[in-house]
Amino acid sequence: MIKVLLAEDQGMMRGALALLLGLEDDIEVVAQVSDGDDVVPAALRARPDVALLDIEMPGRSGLDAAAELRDRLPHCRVLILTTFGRPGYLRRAMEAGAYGFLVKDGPVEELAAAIRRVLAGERVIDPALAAAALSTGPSPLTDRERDVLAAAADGSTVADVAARLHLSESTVRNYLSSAIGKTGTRNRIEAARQARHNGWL
Amino acid sequence: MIKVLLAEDQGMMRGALALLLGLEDDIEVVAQVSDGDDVVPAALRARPDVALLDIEMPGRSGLDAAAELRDRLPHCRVLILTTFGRPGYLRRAMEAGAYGFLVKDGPVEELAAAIRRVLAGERVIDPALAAAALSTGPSPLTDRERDVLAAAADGSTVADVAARLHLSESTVRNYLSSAIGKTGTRNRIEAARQARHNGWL
DNA sequence: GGTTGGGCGGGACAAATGTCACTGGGCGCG
DNA sequence: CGCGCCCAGTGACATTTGTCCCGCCCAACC
Repeated sequence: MIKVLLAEDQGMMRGALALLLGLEDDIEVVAQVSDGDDVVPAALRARPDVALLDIEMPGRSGLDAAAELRDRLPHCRVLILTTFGRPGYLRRAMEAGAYGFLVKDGPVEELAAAIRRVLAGERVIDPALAAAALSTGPSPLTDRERDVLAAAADGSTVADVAARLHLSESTVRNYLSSAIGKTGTRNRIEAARQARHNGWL
Repeated sequence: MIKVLLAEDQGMMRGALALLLGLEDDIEVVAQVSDGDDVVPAALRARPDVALLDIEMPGRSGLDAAAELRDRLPHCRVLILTTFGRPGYLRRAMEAGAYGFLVKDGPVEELAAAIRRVLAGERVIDPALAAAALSTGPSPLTDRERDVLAAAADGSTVADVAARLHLSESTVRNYLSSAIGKTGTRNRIEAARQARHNGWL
């Protein structure tokens, strides 16, 4: 019996997946959480063989949770399941020690199959997505550029960002300018969109 | 047997829901589509009793599809199922003749129950959401303000928007300014976020 | 028939934004 | 050690953006 932990914030999706996986006779959902911060505690309690993690969740992201799981529960295989096949997400998932990366676009049948393959030690990655991740390359943004861009993406002014990050306004402007340059865009909005699209935020 | 049409672009979600509804012994999924433009043709072919529509889809939105379904297939009850409980979405769903409005956050059990209740002529709406929709009020934006804001939301410059909408730059600026004023925000980015959050776009 | 309100545009102006050049400090690396 | 890179900041500057005037046309409505 394969013990699975399911982390997904959308109630209906989580319920449906749990029900679905429960129908497989070699799979058992031993824990369900809807918050990224609950992943590790729940895993320590339930000791799953496979952790199925969404990336976008309240609390910490599935990627962060994956990294912590690798350290705290090494035998547990992590399978990332996400809405967005962003190149940077895949890259970060691999760096966090994930064994598989599925997008929610695919057919449901893939899911149980992926769980079995991951448990067998195989890596499960959409080839097209892997190619995109390699061709896009790693993020060209430095840590601070990423921070500043992320902080400015919601419509905050330069002054807001400067205050939030304890930087001077000039510095913030410089980082934004350089991020805009590196993303090949024309302003902070496009830069943020681009970075988000590539999973660089 | 209740015949259901399922419109949802995310493959895994659609598959899971279809499987789930298929388990109910009085429900049968007679059509599945992943594109908003396919809803009406599929409905005309399959003649469902209930149409379960996502809002955000490729092609036309679930709200537009709902409006057309009401005209073309009046006996078919529309149930909107969406990720985002935006007040404006609910309002527009009601105007489009929907009988129910569910958010994907809720438990799966709600779904089958909602389908049966909608078919019985009941309205299914989350009370908290209804209250929010009423307290937020209808969109204060005029049609043009909405168009301009939507066109500017992706990082386009004023010149871009003016060219795309065949307006002068002054006009675009004026509309943006007035949209910013009406949303009580400080710039176009916040205005767009706010409008999107309320379902005004 | 007059008034109102929306669509459309112009001009002027202050503020925010993006760019550039230049200065340092720290840190890793050949 | 020198070199490059990232971090942090400064000052100046052109451009863009947001605001507040103003005007005209047209349709709806009292």
